[in-house]
Amino acid sequence: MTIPSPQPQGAAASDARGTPDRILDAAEALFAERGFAGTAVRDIATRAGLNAASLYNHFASKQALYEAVLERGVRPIYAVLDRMARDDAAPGSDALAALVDHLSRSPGLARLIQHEALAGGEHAMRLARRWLEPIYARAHVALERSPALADWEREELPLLLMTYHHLIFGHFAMAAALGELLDVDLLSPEAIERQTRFLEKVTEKLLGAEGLARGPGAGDGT
Amino acid sequence: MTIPSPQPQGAAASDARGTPDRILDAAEALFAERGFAGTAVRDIATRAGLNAASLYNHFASKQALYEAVLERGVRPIYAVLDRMARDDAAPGSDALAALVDHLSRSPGLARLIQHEALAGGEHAMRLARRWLEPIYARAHVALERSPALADWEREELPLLLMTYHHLIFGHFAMAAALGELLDVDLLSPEAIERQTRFLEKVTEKLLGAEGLARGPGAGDGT
Amino acid sequence: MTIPSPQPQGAAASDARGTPDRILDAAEALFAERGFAGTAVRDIATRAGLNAASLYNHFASKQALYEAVLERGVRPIYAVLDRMARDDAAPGSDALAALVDHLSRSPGLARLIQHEALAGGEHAMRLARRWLEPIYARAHVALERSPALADWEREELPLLLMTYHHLIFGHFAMAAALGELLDVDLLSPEAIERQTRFLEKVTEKLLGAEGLARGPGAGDGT
Amino acid sequence: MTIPSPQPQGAAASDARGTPDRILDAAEALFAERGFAGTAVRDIATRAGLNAASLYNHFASKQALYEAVLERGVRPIYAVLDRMARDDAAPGSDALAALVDHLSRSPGLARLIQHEALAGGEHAMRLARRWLEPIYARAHVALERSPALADWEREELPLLLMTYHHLIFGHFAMAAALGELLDVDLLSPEAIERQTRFLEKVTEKLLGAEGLARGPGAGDGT
DNA sequence: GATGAATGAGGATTCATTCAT
DNA sequence: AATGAATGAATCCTCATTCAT
Repeated sequence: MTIPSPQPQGAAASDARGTPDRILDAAEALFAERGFAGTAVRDIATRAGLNAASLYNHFASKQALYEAVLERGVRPIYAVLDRMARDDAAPGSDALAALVDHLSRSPGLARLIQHEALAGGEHAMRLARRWLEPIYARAHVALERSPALADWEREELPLLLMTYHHLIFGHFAMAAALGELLDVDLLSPEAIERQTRFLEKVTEKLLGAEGLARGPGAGDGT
Repeated sequence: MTIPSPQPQGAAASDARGTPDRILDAAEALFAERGFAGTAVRDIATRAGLNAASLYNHFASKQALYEAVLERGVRPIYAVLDRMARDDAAPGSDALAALVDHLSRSPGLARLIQHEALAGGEHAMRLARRWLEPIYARAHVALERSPALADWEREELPLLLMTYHHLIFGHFAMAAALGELLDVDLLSPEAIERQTRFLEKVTEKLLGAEGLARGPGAGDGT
Repeated sequence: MTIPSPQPQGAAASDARGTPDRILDAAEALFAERGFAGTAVRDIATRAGLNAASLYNHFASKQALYEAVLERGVRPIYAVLDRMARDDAAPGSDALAALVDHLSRSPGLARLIQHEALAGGEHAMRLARRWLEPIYARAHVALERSPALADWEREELPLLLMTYHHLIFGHFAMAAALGELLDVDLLSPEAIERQTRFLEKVTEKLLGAEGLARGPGAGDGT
Repeated sequence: MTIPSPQPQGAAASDARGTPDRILDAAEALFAERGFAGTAVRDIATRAGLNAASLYNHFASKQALYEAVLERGVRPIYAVLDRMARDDAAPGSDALAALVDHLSRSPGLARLIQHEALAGGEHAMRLARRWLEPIYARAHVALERSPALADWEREELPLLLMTYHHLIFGHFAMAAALGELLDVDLLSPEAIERQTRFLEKVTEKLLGAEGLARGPGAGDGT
């Protein structure tokens, strides 16, 4: 399961793509790095190779641009969540892997989302809600069967979900800084893979072998 | 184990305490809510019942104020970590409980630290480093004895530590917003207690009954 | 005596007419409403159903457009004044009636001219001068014969002329707003007619039955 | 009957008075000359001897400043109108004289009001309404007694009132420009006096010897 | 002729900071 | 220790205008 990145990974990419995309890329990077208030429109424009005024030919305001950045970044995540909610042939931890993969390739996204979350912004809140829905659904099913889940009380479910939020978004939001600090590359392909495995391991330990992710019809292969 | 809060919890507290403290309180709240760039000095001053100019009688600059806020907030955490590093009679999960308790009472602190972490600021990095040191130390010792720890590879240790960071700072940083979203009070005394228990449970599952926290000489009381 | 309006009153008029005229109409309306500085070229273009850039295919600059609007609006007024100056068979208060009629049909014109007058703009000044010339001429003649005029000193002549300016341009410039305020329609055909009669009455009272407007050879029909 | 000017007429006045007043003076002059949209805050500030930012220590916004200017200018006019409405010993044409005097000394005011009137702004409309009220009141009384007023129909009353508005505000709004054009000083003390006499004469001719202004108990002295 | 995109200049406003009182 | 006033440097955004297509 893979989330297709909108950007071609090839070199010189940011010159070949359309101006709005270049603006969105620049904005994503800067908003992620400095937050909304800390980012100057002129800096975004400059990074996109534009005069600040030109930016307004493509986005109506700084706020609108910010929302476009979030929207673009969050859409693929919604897609995963929606698929996760619908699919009977349960994606299992594939979903987590896909998310991790997406975030590792969309460098500012996790930080952006964490910024939003810290600010209590609507976007983050909406994401959080949709994050919860599909998982709650299957959690309730799984609750009746999984021996591991039996260990958790109903009031602890939100905490478990928050844990996943942190392990995914929090991790990548801080990966750059912490990696530098620890002198470890937390964003190399191997690191990504390691984090994926780590997530699986954590899931296994917290929720038992099958985990939350297995959908209703999953266990019956035998 | 308890971290003494600097603020008297009594009523009329913020009026009776000294001006610098009132400024620090106001600054902590606003920096936490809006980040450094998003916070205006005048707003801090107003919230502290002052004219913006007066604030400069107490702090040399916005930056200096910010650092004072961080410093004040982080100091007690350092204290815990240091004790954790030194004490032979290991604090065990007491340390976690103390942290949780402190953060739950110092409302903006976790958000502030997460803001710093997102910005890759020095303070957060220093905190992260000190966070790691004592734990690394005993992790290496424990590694040789704990059967649960044997499940983790050396490269996964940072991930485990980050997990704790998220579960503590990330949790409280988002507690206010998420609580409102889920219509659950994540900051009530019971919720704090629940989160503490949750942390213990997670520790148990991830690291085995004894957990990371038990120091070298701890297990042998028997 | 009638001043032919340039716009066909028929429906779909503004779509069928040429682009420059559509631009002029839009510009007249907006300049009249908001003044020169307060009007954005883009708004004019939009109102004319164009992109702002396209407007520059028809007018060299905002200033040039403004002048074209004034020129178009003022030309018929010059025509009346010139006729008034030349004609021996004096148009009498017909001239006033024609002006009133013209202004009532060219909705922004009076406001536009008042804007110009307030700004001390060239166009308004030129208009004022031409307004004065023909009238001065016959005033001096009339002065010797009209018993009413004998009441006025030479220095009061400009004041009398200004009075007419106000009663004509000032009236229509404020008609829309004042009408709304007083909940009276000052622009209905009857209102136009009433204003015309009012002007005649005022003229009669101020200047005697014959008024300023009668040319030198006019009174002697008998 | 005199309206006291707020400004000391002495030299160096504008340096000695308070900053807000200096700003108001500068703003009145520029708004009058260029209209609201055409006036740059920086120009106002400069003319008041300030940095543009400093201006915001005294007025919350350009709009607020504009309204303060109008308010200050219009207040004395309201005062005249109110007195005119209340006083039994009718001010008669004294009121007009006072207005003329005030406007001739407050150089931008008339233009400012005409700008407002052209824009259909609230302030001008409120002024217009209050302008009408006291006059309407006594007009209805006078209507029954004055032989001259009998010449006017009820629907013509607003037109008469507008005439006065034009002769007062319109006159001074255009006096500067027209004076220059005609090479006549319309603002010299003699010119002011002449305009006052002109107004009286017009009143006499339009409304009879007693005029609109005589209040109910006025005619009966003898 | 029409348009999307680009831009330099400027415009209102905010901000951190200073200083005299 | 507090404040009102002042200010240079930004910041977001608008505008008139140009140009390639």
